[in-house]
Amino acid sequence: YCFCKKEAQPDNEESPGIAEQKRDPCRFLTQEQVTARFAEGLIPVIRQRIPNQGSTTFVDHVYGEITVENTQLDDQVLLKSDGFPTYNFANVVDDHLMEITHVIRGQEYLSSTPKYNLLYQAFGWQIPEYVHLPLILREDGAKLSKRAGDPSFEDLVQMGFLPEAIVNYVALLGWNPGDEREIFTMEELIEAFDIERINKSSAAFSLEKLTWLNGEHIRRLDPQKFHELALKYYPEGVRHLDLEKISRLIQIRIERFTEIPTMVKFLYELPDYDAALFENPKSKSTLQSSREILQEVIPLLESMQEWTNESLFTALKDFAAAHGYKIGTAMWPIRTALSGQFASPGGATELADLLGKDETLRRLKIGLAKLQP
RNA sequence: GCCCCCAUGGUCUAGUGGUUAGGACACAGCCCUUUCAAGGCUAUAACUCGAGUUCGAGUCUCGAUGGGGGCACCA
Repeated sequence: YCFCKKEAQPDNEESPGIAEQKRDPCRFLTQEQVTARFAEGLIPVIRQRIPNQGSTTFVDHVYGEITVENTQLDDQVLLKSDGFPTYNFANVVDDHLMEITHVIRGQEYLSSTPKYNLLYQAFGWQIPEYVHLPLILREDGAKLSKRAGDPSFEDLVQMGFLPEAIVNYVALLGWNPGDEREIFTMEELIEAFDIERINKSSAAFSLEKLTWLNGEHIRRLDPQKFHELALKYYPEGVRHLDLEKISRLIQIRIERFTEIPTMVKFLYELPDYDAALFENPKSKSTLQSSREILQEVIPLLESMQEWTNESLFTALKDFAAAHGYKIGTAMWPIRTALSGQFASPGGATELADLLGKDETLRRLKIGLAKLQP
């Protein structure tokens, strides 16, 4: 029993209260003294008496042998004055009752594990095996915590990450398979994972690398599966188009599902772009070449019977060859006029196929108009 | 303040006494290419410091420094 007053919360700065509280002043109260205090109407807590000497040692599967001097341990409260057990006490009892054999938890519990063990010993219970895991830090080195606004697993899913990619990434934080593989399916991870290869130092969480890994997982997705997952990200404006075709085009280009809406926006809303976009040194495109090409290509496309990616590509390739253009030079103004963007998911003919003949011709004419002197 | 843990490029890591210190992300360049991605190639970049032990230390020992965590009638 301990009848001491509740200690005031330790001050933020120096907190001498901690050191002084190690040993409970009430630990040697006699039966009479206890009875007397009850008679005064005092309400006690129950503390565990920790030996004043010796040390407590245990072996962790990751960190090896850990020893803490008993003098470092508080006479910890087991039952609070309201009669409820403390977390630590309840935890030990609960784990024992549930016949827990292995405790796997964060490294922050490493130095308090001895006091759990002392409790197990006091009850004569079997001490479980311990596996303490290195902590995950933020990139600035601070501890990752939801209170500080760091994302949870669910948040990451919300942000467009695949659960298996998140698990894959986190597994790599403090563990490696011993070879140079990094990308794992759940099954492969289960197969390869081994507690023995967990390392001891904490790791910084890199959203950048998770993003890359997520992209790898997305690309490896079965196209049909990808399409199903992508479906809910497609905005209303794009739903009249062939969504499966769009899915095939964007699967290899996105790293997060949340990129989809902005990536496909141009399909239903042609951006207001500048004619300068038609100039591109890499494809040897100039304003003039672009104008000439659009002028000739529009009637050519108007006469097309079969409107598919393949037929369009063949026709345009022949067109380029006939006029002495590089394919890139011929395609650039078309792609640009169709997307209104410097970059797009899919090339000229893929976009034409997707948009359909009418919309393609409409956009090409808009582009040509921008190029008229 | 006391105690515990950790320490290889900016980040994640391989490495268990002898290596040109390997890989990945990011960055830069090149190739490929109907744009962008993806893919391929190349480049830049690391053993925290100081003493030992040893013929020889990233690797073993000790110390320092740095970082993280824990020290509640909270869970």
